Amino acid sequence: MSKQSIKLSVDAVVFGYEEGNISVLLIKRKYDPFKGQWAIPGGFVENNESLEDAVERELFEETGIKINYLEQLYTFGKPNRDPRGRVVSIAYFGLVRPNAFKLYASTDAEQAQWFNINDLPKLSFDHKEILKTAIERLQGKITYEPIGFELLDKKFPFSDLEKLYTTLLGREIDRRNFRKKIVGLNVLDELDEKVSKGSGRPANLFQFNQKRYFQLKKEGIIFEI
Amino acid sequence: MSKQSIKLSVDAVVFGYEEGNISVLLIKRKYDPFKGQWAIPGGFVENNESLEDAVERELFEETGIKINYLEQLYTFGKPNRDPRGRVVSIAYFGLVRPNAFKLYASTDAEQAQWFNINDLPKLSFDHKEILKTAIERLQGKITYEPIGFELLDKKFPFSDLEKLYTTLLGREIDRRNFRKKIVGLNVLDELDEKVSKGSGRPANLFQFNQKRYFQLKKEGIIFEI
DNA sequence: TATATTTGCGTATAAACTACACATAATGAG
DNA sequence: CTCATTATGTGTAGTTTATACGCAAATATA
Repeated sequence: MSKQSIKLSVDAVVFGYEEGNISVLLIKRKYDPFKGQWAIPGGFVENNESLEDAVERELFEETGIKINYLEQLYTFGKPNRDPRGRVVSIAYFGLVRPNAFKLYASTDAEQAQWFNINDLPKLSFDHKEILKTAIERLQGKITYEPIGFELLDKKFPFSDLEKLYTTLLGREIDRRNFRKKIVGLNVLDELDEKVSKGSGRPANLFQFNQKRYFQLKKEGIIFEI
Repeated sequence: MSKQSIKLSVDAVVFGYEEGNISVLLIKRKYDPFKGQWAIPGGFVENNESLEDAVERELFEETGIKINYLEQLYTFGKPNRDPRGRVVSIAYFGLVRPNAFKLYASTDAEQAQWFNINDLPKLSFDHKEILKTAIERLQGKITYEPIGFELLDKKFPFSDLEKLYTTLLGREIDRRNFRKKIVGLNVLDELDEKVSKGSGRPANLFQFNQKRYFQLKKEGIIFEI
């Protein structure tokens, strides 16, 4: 075999959820190729770091945010996906609350910004395809795994969880049945606190029971809403 | 950044099913490292071939079998998984009927052989971990996707499908309910042919209705047995 | 010809899901 | 202060889906 000259990079698709909006974190590229265009944060893997370390490092360098859990999404390796030569990229994805982070662009990025997933700019490389894959995974995920912990405040009214699901699923769900189902899963602790946002009856606050929540996630519970 | 010196390889976890046995295709390594030990077929990606082409080529070179569909499984990239230096490997997996192929070892492989997944030899590299991931994926898959087309003869009695599922799931299932469920999915065409193997009432033969079968697979139908 | 073996089918019960409406606790306008 | 408005919180009946279970039919073999 002739000498292999393939470069390896990682990309981080980070989804944010806030009050009925799903957004994704993009950076504006500082250098060519695609200088000035928007892209998914990412970069080359260093020789002695794990893939997970690489993606967390690149994400931090380019956007200033640190995520403790990024899940491997897919590896993209078409021969001509990067004009600089053969680059194979391992994409990861994660979920956060955007308001919990302050963005700071730095290395390789001129700017970092949240974009609503229904209002995306033109993307560099094959990042449109990567994003599409990530969105499909996200939508698939919520049908077989409980989701929420990563995307809601620590304490939240039930309506927040409901809104999260209607947003992610893109359709209405029955409020009463949804509540029964979630309560039945036993992943929520009801607190002795109420919150009132504007008019209407004040809502009880809930929080995730971490132990049971992560256990259920690990089991990959089937969870058809 | 200092120059990246990471090599990229692909591995193919190929599962076979035959009469109540699940097996996996392994090769005996011809060269160091791990010379003489068993390993999952695979090898380095060439500069201008896609990842899919690479994995199909390597599988063919080392075992003589050609598979038209290998699904990407996971990318393994721990810094010290290969004693030769940093090698990141993209693992794929596929399903076949072993009796439909004749094995021929060649490049890099001294021998290719099917192993029952309950009776595996010591494996090279981190291939034990790769195989574990593949088995988990396989077991997860059958709960939300119809499986069978790739693993059964073109025409088969219903009991073959049932046995396939009990084997893959590792537990008994109710014969009558299973049949009702599968028939309800509408993926099988009942043929006007019977087969008799040994004693007992001869069984009607079925075949998959390809169009509907692949449509259901694409939809990722939830399919709790 | 009787026995063993495998296929093919139906029904009753339990569990899960779906649809649906009204009382309660607050805010805000007049 | 009162009434209209808004959001929360809960129960039940009807339907669908899943589970449990037994017996007759068609062949091979002793």
